[in-house]
Amino acid sequence: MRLVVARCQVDYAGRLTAHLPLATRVLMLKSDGSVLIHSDGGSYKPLNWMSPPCTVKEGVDEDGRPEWVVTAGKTDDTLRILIDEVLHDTSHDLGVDPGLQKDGVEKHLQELLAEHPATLADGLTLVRREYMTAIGPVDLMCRDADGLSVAVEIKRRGEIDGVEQLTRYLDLLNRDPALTRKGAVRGIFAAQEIKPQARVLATDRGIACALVDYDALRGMDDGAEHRLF
Amino acid sequence: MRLVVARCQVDYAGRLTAHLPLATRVLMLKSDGSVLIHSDGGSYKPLNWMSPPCTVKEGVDEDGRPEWVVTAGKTDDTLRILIDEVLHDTSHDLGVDPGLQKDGVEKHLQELLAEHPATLADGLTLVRREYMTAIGPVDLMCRDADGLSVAVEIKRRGEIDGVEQLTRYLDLLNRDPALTRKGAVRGIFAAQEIKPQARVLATDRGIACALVDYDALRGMDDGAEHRLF
DNA sequence: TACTTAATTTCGGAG
DNA sequence: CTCCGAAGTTAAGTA
Repeated sequence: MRLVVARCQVDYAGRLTAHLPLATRVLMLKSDGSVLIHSDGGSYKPLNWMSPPCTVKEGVDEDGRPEWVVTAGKTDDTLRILIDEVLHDTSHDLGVDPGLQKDGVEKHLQELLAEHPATLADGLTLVRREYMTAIGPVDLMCRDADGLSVAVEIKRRGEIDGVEQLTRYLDLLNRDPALTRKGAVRGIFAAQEIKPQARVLATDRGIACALVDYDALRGMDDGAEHRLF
Repeated sequence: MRLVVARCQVDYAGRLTAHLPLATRVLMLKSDGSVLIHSDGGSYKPLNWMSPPCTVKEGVDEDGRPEWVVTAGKTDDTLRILIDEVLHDTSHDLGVDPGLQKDGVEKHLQELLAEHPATLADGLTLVRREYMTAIGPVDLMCRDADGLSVAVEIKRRGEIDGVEQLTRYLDLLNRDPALTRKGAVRGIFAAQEIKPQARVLATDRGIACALVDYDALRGMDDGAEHRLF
């Protein structure tokens, strides 16, 4: 890992064309050849970058000024960094990182709802998780108190394409006589957060929306098996 | 901008829970309080981070070891960095960055197709760009040689949700007697790249697919007004 | 390897 | 300010 602070200009040509005017920035050169160009602001996304695999070649431009050219391995993406002045340049051996351990993503939400389906609608019981259909798995297939089938689509953030996805499942499921014997399959769209447009579309399609409280769900549980660390 | 290389452990609690075991990493502390934790690999995304607005507080943990606690301004997100050993620590004044100039994104694709609609289908002429409907704007509204209306949805990468979007527009447009007088409104799904699943769904819905060659389109043009720099 | 889906997505623009 | 859609999305899991 090499850290450089330099006044520089940057030009990228690849999936798009982009240009950074002359300014002072941090250049992070990783050992796999990838380069990140950061300013002192914004979020974690660099102003410009090159993803691995790629190689950095230090040379000079037509005017003899130092220029670093980063080329991608497979595509013809190119990143040109014209160096005006180097203010800092150090290298560090970091070794291999053990990586990030996560807990609390959609998969865990699905696990918890599978254990407590009644929080979605009174009397709901689980039939099967990841119920397979020809176009993909339904997150939860349940049955309500009247014995009607209920398909549940779970999202962390409920947006319009999640409703579309559930609609496709329902269209398919409602062609199955074994599921619709007592009536049409209902849909429940469950998410920690539901966007207004998604809610409108769901209502329009006769799909119920359920806001999920992750912390409350975890509280209902003994809480042991979902903690990874 | 402060650059620190340190052996550290990291714990994040907020929208999810995450943990980084002890290892050597680069900590980038920006002047807006945000913190990025990078390893020597991966792409531009840090292993862990805290987005601004947030504040860093340097203190010690219960065992007296240095610990940096980053807290978010509004939410209760917290990032704890337990410092085992500092290997490098420098600060740099970068100033404000003039920002990135881009060229070649979806907006430019739409501009070019609006100027050359016949590349999508023979005899196609433009009626209006960003044709407003109750559920949002249709990218291009055109008319074919027979005077039939054609709705065009443009994507850089054509995926299934783009086809769904165009389907919604068509459903709506086909309820408008003014547009359907000579026949139903047709749909064209135009993209630089069309995923197989999207193509299947489009065909199933009677929507035509058009692969767009950005470079060729730019070549048909005089080429001056689309170059930003 | 290719494709699909989630993401602490981030980022920009419009209402 | 929120809401919505695009992104050089990236990254992880699966067929």
